[in-house]
Amino acid sequence: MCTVNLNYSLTYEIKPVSPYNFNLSVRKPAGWSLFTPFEIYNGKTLWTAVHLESTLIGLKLSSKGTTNNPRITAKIFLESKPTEEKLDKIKKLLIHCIGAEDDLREFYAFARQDRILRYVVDDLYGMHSTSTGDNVFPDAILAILLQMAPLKRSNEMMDSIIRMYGDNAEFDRKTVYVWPLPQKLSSLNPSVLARECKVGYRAKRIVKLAVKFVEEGFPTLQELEKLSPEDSKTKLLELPGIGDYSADIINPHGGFPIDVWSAEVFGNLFFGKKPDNNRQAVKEVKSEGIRRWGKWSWMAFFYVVQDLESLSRRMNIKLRLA
DNA sequence: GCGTCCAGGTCTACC
DNA sequence: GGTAGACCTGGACGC
Repeated sequence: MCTVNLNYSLTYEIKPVSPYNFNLSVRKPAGWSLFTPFEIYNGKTLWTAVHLESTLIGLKLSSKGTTNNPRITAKIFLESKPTEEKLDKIKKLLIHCIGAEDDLREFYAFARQDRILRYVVDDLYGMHSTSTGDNVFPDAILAILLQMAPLKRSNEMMDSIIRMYGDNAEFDRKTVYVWPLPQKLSSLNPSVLARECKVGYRAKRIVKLAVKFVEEGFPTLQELEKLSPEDSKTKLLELPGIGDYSADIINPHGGFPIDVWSAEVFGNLFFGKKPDNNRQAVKEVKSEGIRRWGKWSWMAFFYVVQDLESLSRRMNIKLRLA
């Protein structure tokens, strides 16, 4: 654990593309955080921290507008004054990460014609998909920790790794733990990581992943976006511990990441009944989702999993909550 | 209490 | 190329 005091700050305003619901976008209804599970949110303001451009940044984001006329005040905190060029890059990355540039209108037009999606876009109007920074590494660790474990246990493993090996950003009288950089994990003995963070066999995969990032490097999320969706996924599949499901979670082009749990949820929605065997149903459910929703598969997946409780009521189907 | 099963997948050794 | 089986850990469940 390394504590970093971020004493230099500056404030500016972000005007997201409307509609943009701040609350739904920075703290998803299913509990997904923006950058780190340790960020602090009081309903109007989010204090969080992230590495952008290899620099630790503290953030205080406050909503000043409405869903149809959104405005966000962003106060960023750094160790020292950055160059104008670096500051410009950080500002652009932040806008990109919070999904402020994304226009939802085309997806909404598509969704309102769909018997399932028309409910979720109504419930979650203005919710934007966000990304966890410019580095793939935190997403890849998260994907590995989600494998073969109930969500509660995945969260425990994640908290443990961040607390033990992440940075500790101190700013605005707040403390936020941040995902570790690959350099911090690449030199670890996997058996030590497994014992200290109780991640079991995943420790070998995480250390191997970190070593690959340090020794060979890996494209940023923004660089992967410039590739075709297929090429981006192929690149992600080169990472140790990352298979089809995990690559779909990470891919900035969006995939349709169906696992054992979501196979049950989407199987229920598509076919009106719970699959006999969730694990065996993964392939069938995934291809049905892609067939129905095509290029909007990720947005459809994202909206549905954030809205299961309401969707269960509206469609009169018992959906297993996350 | 104690034993067994299995979970938001992936990798590898077989065939 | 396809496919069992192994893999950490801890909670749920049956006895």
